[in-house]
Amino acid sequence: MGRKRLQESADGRPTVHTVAARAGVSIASASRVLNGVGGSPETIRKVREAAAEVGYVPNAIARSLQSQRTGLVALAVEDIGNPVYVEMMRAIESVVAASGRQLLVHATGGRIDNETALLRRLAHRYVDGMIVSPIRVTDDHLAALVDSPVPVVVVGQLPADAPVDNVRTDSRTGVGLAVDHLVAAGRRRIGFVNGPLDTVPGAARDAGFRSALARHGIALDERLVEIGDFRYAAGRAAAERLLARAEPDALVCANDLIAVGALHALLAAGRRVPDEVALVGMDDTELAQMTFPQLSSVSLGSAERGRRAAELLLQRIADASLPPRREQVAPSLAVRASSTTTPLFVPAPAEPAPAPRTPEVTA
Amino acid sequence: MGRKRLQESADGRPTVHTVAARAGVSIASASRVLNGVGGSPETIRKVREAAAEVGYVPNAIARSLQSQRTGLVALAVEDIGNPVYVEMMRAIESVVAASGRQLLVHATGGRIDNETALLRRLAHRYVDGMIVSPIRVTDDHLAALVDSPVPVVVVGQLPADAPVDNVRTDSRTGVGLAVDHLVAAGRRRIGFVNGPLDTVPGAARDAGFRSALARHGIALDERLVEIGDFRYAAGRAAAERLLARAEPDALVCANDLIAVGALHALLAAGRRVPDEVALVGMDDTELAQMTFPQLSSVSLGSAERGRRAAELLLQRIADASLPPRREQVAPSLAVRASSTTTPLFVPAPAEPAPAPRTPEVTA
DNA sequence: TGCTCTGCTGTAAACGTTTCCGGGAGTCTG
DNA sequence: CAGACTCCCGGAAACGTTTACAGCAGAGCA
Repeated sequence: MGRKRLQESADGRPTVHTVAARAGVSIASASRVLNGVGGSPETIRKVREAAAEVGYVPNAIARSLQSQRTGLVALAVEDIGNPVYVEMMRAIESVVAASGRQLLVHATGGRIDNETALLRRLAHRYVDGMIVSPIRVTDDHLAALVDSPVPVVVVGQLPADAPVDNVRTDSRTGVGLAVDHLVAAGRRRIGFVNGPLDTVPGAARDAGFRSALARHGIALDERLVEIGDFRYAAGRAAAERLLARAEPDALVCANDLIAVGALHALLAAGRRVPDEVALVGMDDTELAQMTFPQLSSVSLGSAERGRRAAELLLQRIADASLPPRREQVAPSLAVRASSTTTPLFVPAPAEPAPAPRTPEVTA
Repeated sequence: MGRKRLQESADGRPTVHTVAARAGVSIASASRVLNGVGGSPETIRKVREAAAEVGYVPNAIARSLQSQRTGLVALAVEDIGNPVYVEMMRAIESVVAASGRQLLVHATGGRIDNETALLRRLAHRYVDGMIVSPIRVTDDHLAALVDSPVPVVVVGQLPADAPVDNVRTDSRTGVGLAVDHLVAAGRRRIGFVNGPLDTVPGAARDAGFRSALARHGIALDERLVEIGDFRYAAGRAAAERLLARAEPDALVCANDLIAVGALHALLAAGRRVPDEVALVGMDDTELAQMTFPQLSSVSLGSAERGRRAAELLLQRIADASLPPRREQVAPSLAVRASSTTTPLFVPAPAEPAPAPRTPEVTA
């Protein structure tokens, strides 16, 4: 009985003790063989055999306690249904996997307490580090970030003096690119469908929109500005409200999900896109190329930001004494059919029938 | 020196020893107070103060080693960019969160070795259990599932005798629903855009399509069947190939991403949807309602499957001795504008203009 | 043959926590 | 006032692993 307790774990699974006893060696030797370091040929054989016989699988928790590392990295984002995070995640994944670690994703649902709780719980050593992309940042939250027990990298805006590794973009300028493009195309009644103003990206985009209009000397008609959240349904509803009271000749949307919502609001209202209303989204996700007509969109370099964040994180894991760093990714505009009267979209050659140059969305 | 080593962790962070020493109590008392069990008012005060002063945060790894549980549950899916998994994930998340645990998501990218490696690594006790939705199942894989060290629930088809908790749907029948619907609407040249046949869902859908046509006495024209993978781009390309050589009056697609790809292939080729070609997707994700026209789609109850899988998992975590269980969720068809000549799609009331009762999809 | 050096091996300590158990102080009851 | 009972406390043993250290056998060399 006593021997049994010593040799297998509480739930009856074999431990290194079980293997060692069965192989007739000490646990030290067993551990060494299992880790592929040292051991005579004979010992190696015996331990390997014993391990296979009992179906030994190491307990990663115990190993982590000893080695002080788990080999796991976490990514916390607000809405995993937003393709921008999918792209970011893929970029992070490839960097993290290359370092022999695994990536875990956690969706916070935008509930800030959730996110803070995550930091307080998950970061208590379950992971070697984490990447967070918060859309709201409170003082509390910031405090949790600053004295996190594990390295943290933030993707997104942060107060200038926050001593936290940070990869950001300039979405203010990004919105400006969209407005510049539309103004250059002759649009003047430019509307804006945004997410909540109490979020960091929402506020930045709002500021960007206003300053861009001012720069062009266009007076802002408040009826052309509408707010929902950052998802499809709210974007569509917001666009519908906007269309019910104003006649824009262009719409800038705070992200691609909103833009798709706006596109459908426009189509349902019988507006032709881009002829009557031009449309520009933001984030330039794969979704932008999945609409018809395809969506012009401001790229905020989400994959690039993800890649850089992952690299910063790995560096910090390797050397905790690094000073806090900050990197910036410049926005750029991808012009597609939704905002050009001579669309760039070329239908794939399908039938011998003369492919129409103008998309048929509203045919 | 020796005292220091005893009181704080290797990287200099406070441990329960630090707190205990500072409060002048034993580590047992400190631990009890920290866990909110027992302790005199005076002890509680001292420990709380000491903990706050040194900024103590418990090491979850050490706690897990002792308690044999981590409070984490993992979900492994192939492609996190597929909205069907997003819906499943949301459903799982809410069940898991209600039990006080956290959900971690891992994208396997469909690489089967990756998935097996995940089981072998992550499941080595980093999580209390995991939900896996594999699209390919090899013997190796199955073996790893069966003797996983932690409870596993599989979402998807599995060999009948596999002793693993399993939540499945009947996508064969699901495809049948789509075909029935199209046949009833008078369509006869029904095409099919599928994913790879060496995947479990791909094979099931293929079988479902063939048997449904046979049931209706329609001879299958192989030129109307095309295969890509389960994502948008491949779906679009596959649909383009199909359209280049055949003239379907309807298309069934193996999932919604493929369907959106097919929709754009159709629009780009100048086909009117649904007038000339009706379209039915599969999974009934939110994406189906984000297209224009909105997409008819066969629901495979992904949220329901996720919910049930989470419940099975929690039950098994609570009682490992339960016999393997198997649950099934019935498919159903959501009919929308993409497959009905008198579309169900009603534009949201936007302008005072008399809202047309017949939607403008094809106006 | 005697010495050093090399290469394995086993003992035991650590990682940071929870928890069993025994002891001591205080309170209530008879 | 004695005894039983309650409550709180501290020591120490777990949880399963890695690893520093010391011992020991054998090989090579003088």
